[in-house]
Amino acid sequence: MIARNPSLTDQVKAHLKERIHAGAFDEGRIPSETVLAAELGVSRTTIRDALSRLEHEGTIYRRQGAGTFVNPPGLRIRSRLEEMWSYEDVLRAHGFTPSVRILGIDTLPADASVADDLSIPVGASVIVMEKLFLEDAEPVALARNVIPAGLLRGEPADHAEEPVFAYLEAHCDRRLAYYLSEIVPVVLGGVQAARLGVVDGTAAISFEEVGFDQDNEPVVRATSIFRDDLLRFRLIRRKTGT
Amino acid sequence: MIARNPSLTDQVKAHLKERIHAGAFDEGRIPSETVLAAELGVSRTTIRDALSRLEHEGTIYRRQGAGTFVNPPGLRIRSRLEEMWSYEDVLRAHGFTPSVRILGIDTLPADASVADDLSIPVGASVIVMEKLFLEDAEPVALARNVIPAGLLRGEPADHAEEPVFAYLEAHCDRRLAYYLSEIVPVVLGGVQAARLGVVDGTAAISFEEVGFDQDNEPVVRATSIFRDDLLRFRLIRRKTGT
DNA sequence: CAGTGGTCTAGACCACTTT
DNA sequence: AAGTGGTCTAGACCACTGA
Repeated sequence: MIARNPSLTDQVKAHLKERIHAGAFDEGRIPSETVLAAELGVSRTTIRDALSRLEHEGTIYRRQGAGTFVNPPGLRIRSRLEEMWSYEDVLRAHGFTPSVRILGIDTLPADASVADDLSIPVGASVIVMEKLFLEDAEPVALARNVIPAGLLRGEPADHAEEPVFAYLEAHCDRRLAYYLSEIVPVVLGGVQAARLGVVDGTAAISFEEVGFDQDNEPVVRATSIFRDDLLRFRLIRRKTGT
Repeated sequence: MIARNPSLTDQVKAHLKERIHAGAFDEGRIPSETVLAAELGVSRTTIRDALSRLEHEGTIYRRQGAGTFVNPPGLRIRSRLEEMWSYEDVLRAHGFTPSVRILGIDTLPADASVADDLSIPVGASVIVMEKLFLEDAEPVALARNVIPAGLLRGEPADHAEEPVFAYLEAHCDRRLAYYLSEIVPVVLGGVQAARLGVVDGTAAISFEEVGFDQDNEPVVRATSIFRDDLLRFRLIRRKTGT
């Protein structure tokens, strides 16, 4: 419990999470912050940081004056919407062993909407990549990523089977920092329904999002559609001040 | 800048948010943490807490060694999914001045699914309340709340026009702490389509959720459906460790 | 009442960016 | 080299819970 990176807080968090999932705490009661600090040889502040994150994730809950406890309903969440990263990981978290099929890679001129989202001129070249994620032979998700061609070094097809964040790192040394996402309901039909293997008229969730890099510049515009019968998103909603 | 409650951190956060929205920072650059701490007469820790929350909300971003900056794309978010509370507030944040119509209040026996979610016996009485939220005469959202009858003190119809969290406080002195939510795509038809004023076959987002109180006990099961053409949800997705 | 979590401080050292 | 945010510490005081 001395090494840096991962940070002490992250180590404490991982350690506690492990003990929680192993059912190591009687009656779901977690030792007090003072006790944990002494036990792990770190300051109370570090313990509190770790506990705060676990609380935010829904793993535990705290009651002033009473104590800190395991939160069983929160443990049922497989993947939290605000934290999902690569779709491969999301699928793995749901117990799948996903595979990826590249449906197409094209270089096209950006239309007004894409140009605006990516802060590039209308008509500038963009790489459009369509992927299908499958579990066994069953399609689970359909994704379309649009990346400014100017960012790429190397052939668009290289690393195409990797997750978008890895693709961006390999091609342009940009690290994806966050997505700004809209949740859109759609009725599947035609090509999309066929690709996802559902009947026309099936409802699905679509994410319309823009990904930003470490310097807060837009680097990818993504649209992803999911089979609701195979993958359902969960999140925790809380009240916050201001 | 001395009073407790709201906490110093909350006051600092609100203060900075105001200055940010007023465009008070040149080039989007926010003063360093040290400067802010001196300026506002609080410790750097307090400043950092406030900045961390603003960063999490997408209002600002920070780059180690470089500084803290306003995040223009984040400012466009009207209401964040993880933070929405009463639907009235969500609608107001989108510029509406909502009204509520009670469609019905019934007392029914709980089926297996509801009983499980609310930790009550199958067949126990529950209050079922259906509400329609409108902007002018236009329906925007349809909500169905199910509350264990055993929790209520007083007539179910009392306070029915108030938001659920206020209803629960008034009737049972329970404060809603958080919702565990599932996002479900639906195709509207029949009664629901008619109530929401859309044609059969329109896609919509539905939230299936369970609300928990301050003691982490389930107190309400809710289903809410929204008109996508009038209300669209946004959120920030980030990578997190572990 | 003792013990818990909630808030806040002052200060140290580090990693990183910018000049 | 100077300045920035990132991490961590030790300690203080408060509000609240439960025996």
